[in-house]
Amino acid sequence: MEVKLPTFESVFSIDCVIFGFEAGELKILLIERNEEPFKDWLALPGYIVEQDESIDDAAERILYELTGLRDMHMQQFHTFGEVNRHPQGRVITVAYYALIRINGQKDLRPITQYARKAFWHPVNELPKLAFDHSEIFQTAFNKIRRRLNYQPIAFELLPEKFTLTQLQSLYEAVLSKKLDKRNFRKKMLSYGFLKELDEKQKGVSYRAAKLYKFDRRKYAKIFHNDLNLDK
Amino acid sequence: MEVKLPTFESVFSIDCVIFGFEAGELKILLIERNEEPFKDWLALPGYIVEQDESIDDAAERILYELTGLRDMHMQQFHTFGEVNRHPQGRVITVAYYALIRINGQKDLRPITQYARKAFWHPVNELPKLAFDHSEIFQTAFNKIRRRLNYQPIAFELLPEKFTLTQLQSLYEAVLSKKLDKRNFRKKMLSYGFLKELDEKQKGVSYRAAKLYKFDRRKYAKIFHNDLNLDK
DNA sequence: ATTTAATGGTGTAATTTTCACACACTATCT
DNA sequence: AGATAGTGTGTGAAAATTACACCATTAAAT
Repeated sequence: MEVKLPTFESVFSIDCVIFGFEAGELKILLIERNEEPFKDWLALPGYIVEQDESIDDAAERILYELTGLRDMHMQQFHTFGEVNRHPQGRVITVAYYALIRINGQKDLRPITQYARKAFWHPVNELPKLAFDHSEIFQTAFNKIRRRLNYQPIAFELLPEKFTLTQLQSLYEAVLSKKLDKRNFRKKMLSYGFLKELDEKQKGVSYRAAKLYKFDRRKYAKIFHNDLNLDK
Repeated sequence: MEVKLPTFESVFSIDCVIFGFEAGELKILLIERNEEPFKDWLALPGYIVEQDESIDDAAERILYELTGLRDMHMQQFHTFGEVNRHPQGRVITVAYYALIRINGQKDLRPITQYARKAFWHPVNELPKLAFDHSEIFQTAFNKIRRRLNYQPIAFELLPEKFTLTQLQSLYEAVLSKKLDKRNFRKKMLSYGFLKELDEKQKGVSYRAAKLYKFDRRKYAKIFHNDLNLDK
């Protein structure tokens, strides 16, 4: 492939903000860096894009190499391009987020030596992160808080079968405010995209709650038709 | 500055989708290319980011060089990173949009030879554009249609003083649907961020309408407080 | 002076959505 | 048998949304 374009030595990278929900708390995935700069700091999983991969593919690969997680279906949300973001040169970073079920994915094992380990950390009380990663996290968090209200992202964080109380506590954690139980249930059920199962919760020492599933087909029928323009 | 990062020859560029509103139609700014590839094609204004400028600064500079427009306050909205977007090599592009008042900015004069000319074109009936610019446009258009409902972007497209009918026809053009006049007015005025002026429209051959101004301070007071999370 | 064409400007009732609010039921544990 | 902890349900008030039609004003044309 002939390259005739004016260029400068530039580096593209990807950073990933991976949200999970566990024990009533919203968490994100962090790595402990094993390389300079910011050696030993905590950081978002991120690395450099290769020449022959799209940025979407790069995001999947990089997340896998740093955490062992695959096929996370990430969404690009912002690109950070200030001149002095990186102490060693000009780096422009496309940031992605994903929402995943923590319980389904227990083994976090970095494949490269670049990360010493990967682990979940609650989004409240986050420490200072390497580079401008605190800002990147904050931008991601704002995005998903907005999107929670008009996109079915909550269900990506919950197990496939969940109770309405779990769903509500997820909303409360993300929005950081209390919601009314009766109104919440009424509204969620009124949408018609939750499928009530015959099963109940197990292993709880109190009355077991009904389990529900998110019905993606019905959701698409109800909302994707009118392109979501109205709400 | 020492550069120790692994790199590959990569190119960053910016493309701009500049919306304007004129004669009841939504338009965007296109250039006629004067260079290969896609010589003589219509394209979005766009060019390559320099090493010592942030991507936001680059967007302002590039738009200026290709169209003569300055200080447009653009918003980044998506980054396009497929491997084969550009026939001459790997190019990753951060796309920006802006909404501007066409009438205030009549003189479109490309500064560089790279664009033969720049002009406004209605968004309906757009021709095929160079590169993947049709897709970039479509993504931008979808974004602003969503945002129209929860951000005060309409006022950036109108002259400083405008009538409610102009405002409504802008909404109708962007959303491509008819709205009810009474309900529209009632709702807009109920927000409380439109300031009624003592002036009236001039030079029309029918009853002159009252002019209004968008009051940014009041808007901020009303909406920015609660971070816009609810709507 | 009158007519015409074009747009400005206004109110009400029905419907839907949102919000606030409290208690009885069920399963388990001791 | 009682304590505990969470499940599950309904109603009324207030607010927001929707549907809907006519007269007023102005400049231009006759």
